[in-house]
Amino acid sequence: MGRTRWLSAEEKRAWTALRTTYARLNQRMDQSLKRDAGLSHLQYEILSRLAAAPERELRMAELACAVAGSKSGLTYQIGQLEQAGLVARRTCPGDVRAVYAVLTEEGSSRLLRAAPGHVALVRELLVDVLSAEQLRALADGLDEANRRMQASEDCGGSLG
Amino acid sequence: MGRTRWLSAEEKRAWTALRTTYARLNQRMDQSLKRDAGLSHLQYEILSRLAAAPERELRMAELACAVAGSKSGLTYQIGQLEQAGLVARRTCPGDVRAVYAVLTEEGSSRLLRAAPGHVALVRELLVDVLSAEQLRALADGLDEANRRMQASEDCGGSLG
DNA sequence: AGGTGGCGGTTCGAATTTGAACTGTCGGTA
DNA sequence: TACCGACAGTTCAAATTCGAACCGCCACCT
Repeated sequence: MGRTRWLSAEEKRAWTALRTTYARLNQRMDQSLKRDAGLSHLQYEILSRLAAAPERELRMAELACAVAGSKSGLTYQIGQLEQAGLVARRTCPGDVRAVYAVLTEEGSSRLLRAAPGHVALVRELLVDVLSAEQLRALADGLDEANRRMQASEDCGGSLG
Repeated sequence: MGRTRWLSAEEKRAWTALRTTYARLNQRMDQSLKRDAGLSHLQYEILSRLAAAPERELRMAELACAVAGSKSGLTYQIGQLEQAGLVARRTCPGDVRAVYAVLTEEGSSRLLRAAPGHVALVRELLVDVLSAEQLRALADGLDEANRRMQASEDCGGSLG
């Protein structure tokens, strides 16, 4: 291994912007969602994924992979959402080990209630701030980075 | 307020990519840093900020603003770093309330030790994955979003 | 001087997150 | 059939994070 290739000013700026901007965005979303709908940003995200899934249900592992938290963290959050009646657990007939999280009717309506405000904030703080080219470059670049990370770990390993 | 302007597929892709990619990146950095240098990603970031600051010191509030955590969270982390001998607290002669966090010699050498591996990972997972244009678009766009958020809260308020 | 509002940090308890066992089950193999 | 390693989720304790309440102190105003 050769000498370290340090980051150029531009590269450092990109990386720093990614970190701090995401952190701030996340914080704002979290506050807004909690205030308006009583959901954390993570919970909103979980409900959102479920709503988009066929049958409105996903395996725990898929969900954990999608939101990129730890397995035990997801168990906790699904527990919370289940207590709140927004999600139900269902076991798979074919494989006793598997557990599906299913979006309930109440979960669905809560999501619908929260969505407009959340989307408006995403627009205000991010989407409408970027030019079309910036938006596409961001989507393309980060998607690619994401794909590579998934490929190199197959969404297992660090998620356990 | 009119009807909600939902996100287009492209917009949703950008936002989702930002969230999941950042989450994954953060997770990887964290693991790598903990394994190689016994530092969390956040701690690395704090040390890094201090190293770049004049006199290698910053006010608690500045630091909290920079890393975008809560005030109490920073108090905790500086406590940890202080116990580890990587950072020292110093009070300001002019204003007794103010506290400076100062990078110690040991903190500096620990940072130097951790940096090459960390930078290599930032390159591998992000910087070297993006084209020059993507990198610049990302830096410009997110910087702008970040500036606007700071402007609208002046880095106080939600940080307390 | 005396009073008052706000700032800078810390403390506290509650909520969340993590990683390392652990449980029960599946799939392939002898 | 009986076994063995791997897998899906959960449980548990420890670490981190958050928000709200708090403390002392500064700046300003009278």
